[in-house]
Amino acid sequence: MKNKGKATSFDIAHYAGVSQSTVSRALRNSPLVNEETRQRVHDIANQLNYKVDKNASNLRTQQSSTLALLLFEDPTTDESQINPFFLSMLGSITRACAKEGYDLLVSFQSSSSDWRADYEDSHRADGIILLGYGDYLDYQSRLQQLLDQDTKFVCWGATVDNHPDLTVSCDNYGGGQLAAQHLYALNRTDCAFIGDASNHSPEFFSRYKGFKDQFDTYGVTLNDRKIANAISTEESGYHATNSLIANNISFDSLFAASDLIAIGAIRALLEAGISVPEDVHVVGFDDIPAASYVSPSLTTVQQNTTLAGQMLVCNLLSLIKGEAVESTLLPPSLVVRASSHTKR
Amino acid sequence: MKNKGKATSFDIAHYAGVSQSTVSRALRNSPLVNEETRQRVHDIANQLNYKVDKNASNLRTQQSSTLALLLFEDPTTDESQINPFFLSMLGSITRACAKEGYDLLVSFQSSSSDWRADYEDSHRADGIILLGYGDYLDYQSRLQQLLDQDTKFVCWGATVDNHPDLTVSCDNYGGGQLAAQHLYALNRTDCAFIGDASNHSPEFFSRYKGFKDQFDTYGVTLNDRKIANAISTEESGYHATNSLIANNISFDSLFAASDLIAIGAIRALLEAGISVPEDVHVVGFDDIPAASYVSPSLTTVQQNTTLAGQMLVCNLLSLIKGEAVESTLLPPSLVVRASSHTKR
DNA sequence: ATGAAATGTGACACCGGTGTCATAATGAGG
DNA sequence: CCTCATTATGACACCGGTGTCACATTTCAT
Repeated sequence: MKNKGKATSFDIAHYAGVSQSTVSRALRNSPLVNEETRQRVHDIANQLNYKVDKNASNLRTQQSSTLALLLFEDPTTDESQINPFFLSMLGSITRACAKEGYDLLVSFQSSSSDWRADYEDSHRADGIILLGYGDYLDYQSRLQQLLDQDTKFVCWGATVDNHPDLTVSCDNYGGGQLAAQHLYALNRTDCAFIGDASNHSPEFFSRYKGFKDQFDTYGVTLNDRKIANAISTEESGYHATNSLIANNISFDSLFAASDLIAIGAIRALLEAGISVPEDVHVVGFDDIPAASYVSPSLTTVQQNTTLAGQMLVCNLLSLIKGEAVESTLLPPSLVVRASSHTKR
Repeated sequence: MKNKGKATSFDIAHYAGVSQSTVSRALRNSPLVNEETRQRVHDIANQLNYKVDKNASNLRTQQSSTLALLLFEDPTTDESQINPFFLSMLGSITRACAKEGYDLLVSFQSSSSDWRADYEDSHRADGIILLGYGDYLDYQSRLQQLLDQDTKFVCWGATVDNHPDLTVSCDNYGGGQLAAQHLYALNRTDCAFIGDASNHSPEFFSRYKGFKDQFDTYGVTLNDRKIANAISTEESGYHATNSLIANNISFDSLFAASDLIAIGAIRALLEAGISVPEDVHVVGFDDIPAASYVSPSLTTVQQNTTLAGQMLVCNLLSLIKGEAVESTLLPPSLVVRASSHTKR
């Protein structure tokens, strides 16, 4: 009973005195088998600690009840430091998968060379989730390949033009508007932006666009000189902010394209003797855990990662089932903390 | 060629004019096949974008080239906030797996009910990595079951008594010593400890033990009253520290069992008007990314997650291969930052 | 020339399930 | 009593590879 080799359905059939076919049916609670037999088979299976061999099962049914997650990291980011926002997404995706009875294969795509999108080809996964900052441009030809092969996949992030795939993303434009409304309400209209206002990083661009457009509706035109480019790291935010300061560019508030950038920006400001929030209000984007730890704690535009993970999984499963699915845009919300909270 | 159904080795055999057996051998670069045939088969396989069906392959070879990671979360922790330290581990484990040609199945064990250690039973994974704070006691019977079943697995964290399984862990005791040496060198001997000095959390206890023992060698006996219990969250560290303050317990330095606790402690101290590092030096444990963002930036005992991940994967693979493996203890190192850096 | 060894390939069983079809047993209706 | 529907089960092909064995062909030493 406790042999090295695991028990098979034939073993159960032997003990139960029925055929292997019946065992298979009984274990899957087919209505075709007699209740009494079903019970007996189940009991014996438990006793033998039997588990269905997924390889055999998957081979036969041609599916895997597994999803694959490809996490694209900004190649310039340090190996060990994974963007906390994506980690949060990872957690919620894992949970959503578990809830749906799917397993999750995780792969970090640290460079374009180790492209592991063959999970589906090799029948390891029924579908793929692509997670990363929307700059999938480097991978565009590969994505096209996925489409050609009729591979089921969903992307997180901004929808790029002529990118006909299914995406789930945060309403980055709306998030930018939220930040603008907040700062305007506090009478801070001389704003700097740290991020990437070019279209290289679609998410960042949308956030900036929403921010700028919202101020436009107030009749306030933001000064393009008060933009500094940064990628989503603390380090990068720190340097970008320092360059603004070094160039004597003044501002009474600062909108950062991500929390990591904002945290770096605050460090730069404080070091330069500029107080936050008194001299400069700072607003970030993402609401990573660290946003509430830093001091002053960071006002930020929150993305609902729990919901995002659920939507990604849910949409992907619909896609696999062949149902019609549309890209989803999730509403962000503003979390006000000390970095924009003028004391009175 | 671009049919819905993926190409099989039979298709290749057909086009190449050889038998399916030969195709299988050729694709695995068996020395038995003629070089010219091998090349032809490979070319055709590429052309058809053929990928070996892992289910079939795994079924036949009785292995999966997949490892499973079970991440145990502190049940009291908020759903969305995963301990950054473990996320860092997750990243390095993923990478280590990829390097070894293994896939990684990830599962969060948010409660003991959804125990997913049947990955091996169902042939989904060749081995399992258990990751969590060493308090596997709740799961002890399950672990015993794994051992009984001859399941291959490694644990991260403290080795518990009568726990004969293979573990990889940080030298928590040594890390505690490092912290003590550092504070003693700065003349801070009136230390508080926030964490869990009971044996409930083996890692935390070892850290405290090393810390205390090291001070003993200096002839300094730590006061047991200056200990406050906390689990590894910022919130918990905040409250524990507040309770010390509320009880009028004085100290000139504070050792926290984890960075999250330390960050919460700093918040509590600053709010109480106690300056860090002037009035109180603070030392954490883990070196999570946020440790360098907070202000003052946090002095901490660093665990090398990259190495830890590699060791876990490497040891597990050795175990699977049937090689003799011993539990591994990794040396921590001290990272000095502003929270214990007296300005002069 | 001949037997032995080396080389390359095909036929086929096999991994452990699932799905289909055939068949036996039981019961209802005429 | 016979027919037909219903229920429960077994036999068997099948999923797509891998490993073993047999066999044909060539190479080489005797």
